[in-house]
Amino acid sequence: MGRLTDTRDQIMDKAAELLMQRGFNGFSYRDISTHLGVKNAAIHYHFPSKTDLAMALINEYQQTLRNQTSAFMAYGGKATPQMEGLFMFTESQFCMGRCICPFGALSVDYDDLPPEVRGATERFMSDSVKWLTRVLEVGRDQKEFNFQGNPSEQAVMILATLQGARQMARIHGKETLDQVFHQIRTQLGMRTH
Amino acid sequence: MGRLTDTRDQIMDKAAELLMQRGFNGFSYRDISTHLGVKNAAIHYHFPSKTDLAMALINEYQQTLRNQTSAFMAYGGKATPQMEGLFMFTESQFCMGRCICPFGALSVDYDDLPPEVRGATERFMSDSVKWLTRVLEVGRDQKEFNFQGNPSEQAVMILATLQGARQMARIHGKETLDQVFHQIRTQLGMRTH
DNA sequence: GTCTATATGATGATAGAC
DNA sequence: GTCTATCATCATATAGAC
Repeated sequence: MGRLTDTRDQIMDKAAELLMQRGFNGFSYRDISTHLGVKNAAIHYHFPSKTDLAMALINEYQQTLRNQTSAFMAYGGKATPQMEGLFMFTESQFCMGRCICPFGALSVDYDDLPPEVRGATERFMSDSVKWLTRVLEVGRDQKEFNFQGNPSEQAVMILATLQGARQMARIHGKETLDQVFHQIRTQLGMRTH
Repeated sequence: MGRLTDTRDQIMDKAAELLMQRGFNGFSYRDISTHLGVKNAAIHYHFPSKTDLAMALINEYQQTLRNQTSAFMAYGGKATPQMEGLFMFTESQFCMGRCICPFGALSVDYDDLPPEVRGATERFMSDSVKWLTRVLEVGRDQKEFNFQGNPSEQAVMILATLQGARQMARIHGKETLDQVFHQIRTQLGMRTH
């Protein structure tokens, strides 16, 4: 399954980590190759250009998102576990050293990104907003949530908040994340048990 | 005043723009020097190392923040204009092409920053949180705002939201900013007239 | 203050041997 | 698939002339 047997998977894994730690222009092929104990050219064999690597990373994120949310998007279910899952995912990524949300990393380097990477980033973000909008709609319909304003705007705001919070947490510590989760729960009228 | 007469000021101005467009590691002395029509070494005369440049930029941001908020911090006043001023500032910066909040830019490159720059970033962010916390406290006391939870957490959340929103807006357009402003006003119980 | 010239090292990328 | 070797380009930074 996710055994990271071959070099390609190991490259993807390390590249994902580096992207979330230093941004797209903040890491090099050398960072990856020395970590794997191989040479520069070996990375280029699997991903001829850095653009190829970026595309593979973004496509993987999108696939993961779709796998994890497709059941909810198709058949619905409880909204609360979806929100709490998002919080848990955000926190666990942060604690793994994957501090910066990929959107955040890519948006800072946006000027330097090749057009195809920009397009993929945009689609990935659209998917995320659609999923969270659906979660908020379902949650409100089922009286799990109680918030003002429209679900789509609320979804955009929550994603923006989490993206910013991950960055602030890097500077001011993990408590920032917990504070923000708590505040979002309050504003959605979620029971904090 | 702000006439940008000498080279030093022009360097600072362009560097601020580049920082907010491409992040700290996303621009070089060459980008600045060619824009000013001078040579590489001229920039190094004014700012021997890039660390010096970063420190000057952050100190300038902090000074600006303090100048613009000191009256409120000392004597109080209406909270609503402070919040609306923050929104207007955020939007005008974005429209000037200064897409990314300096915090956001610096937090992505955090691993590469020299310790003194990290410290300055941290202090700058603390100042911002303190100011906004005060605004929220005053706003709630004077019945301008009506929100749940504690002002300090709310302040952290709003700053995180604006930081994330600026980055998302770069990818999904300025409407993102407007949506987020609207949502924050709603959650603070501000009259949207 | 700004210039020319240069040092030093990292970067993304390629050609060709094994 | 991975290696050695190499490339052109760019980065930050410095020395010394004007």
